[in-house]
Amino acid sequence: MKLATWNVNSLTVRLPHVLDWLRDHQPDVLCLQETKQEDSKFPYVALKEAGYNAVHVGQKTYNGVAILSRHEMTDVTYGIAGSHSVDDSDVEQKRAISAIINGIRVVCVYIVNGQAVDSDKYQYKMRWLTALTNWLESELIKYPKLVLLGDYNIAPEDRDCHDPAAWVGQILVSPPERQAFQKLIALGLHDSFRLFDQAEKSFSWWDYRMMGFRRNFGMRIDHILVSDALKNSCTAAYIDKLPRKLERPSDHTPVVLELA
DNA sequence: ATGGCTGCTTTGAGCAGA
Repeated sequence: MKLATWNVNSLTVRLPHVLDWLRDHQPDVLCLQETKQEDSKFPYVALKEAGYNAVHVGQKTYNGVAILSRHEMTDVTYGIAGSHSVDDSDVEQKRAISAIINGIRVVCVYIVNGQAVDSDKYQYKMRWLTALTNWLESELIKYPKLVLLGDYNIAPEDRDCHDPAAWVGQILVSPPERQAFQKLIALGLHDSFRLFDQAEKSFSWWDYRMMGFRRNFGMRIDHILVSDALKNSCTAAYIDKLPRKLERPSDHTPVVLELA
């Protein structure tokens, strides 16, 4: 089973890239973030023609998450459920969607960016991460086989940042963000990318500015975490950099996990 | 050097992303 995650930075613009990637890679599951579309604009028909069922929760301009699957999806959940939700504003920010696929709980998230460590958005990011962690703790009891895929907006370690010295204390790498990532790990989740040997300076996002991609000035902020029950089933994990080289690319590129 | 791109928005300067 092949699962992937990709922040497409507007599905309206990137749909051709997504369809090409589905055709070339034939994943069982592809999680998307930043669709930036209301549900009425979501391309259900084009994806169905490509062989994929889809569930989506979106909004205009910002956020928006989707799960595409070649298999049946059940138990679809929108957002961080029930009493674990962040606050009233979370109702408006479409950042999480989940489904059961082939007996696995697939959770797709677009974690808050946070903008700057001294901002209100950063405070919201930390609250959102706490709510996500609390919710996942109960999800894992119900669904021991769980995969958490998405744009985390956190580079977990210095080796996930192109220039750690220049970024010390900044957004994406600040100690509280990294501690929040470790709290997810402490639930019994594993960073699937690090279960395998990887090239140094492997990243999933590069700034559009300053020729970031060509100079490999990037960050690894898109992740696929797997629960204990799935750890031994992982057979490969990698980043596909090719879509970042396309005309009018997303600034993120797909991250992939293969399960036996 | 706090900009640099890109996408979006009651169309055009400003926000947000990371």
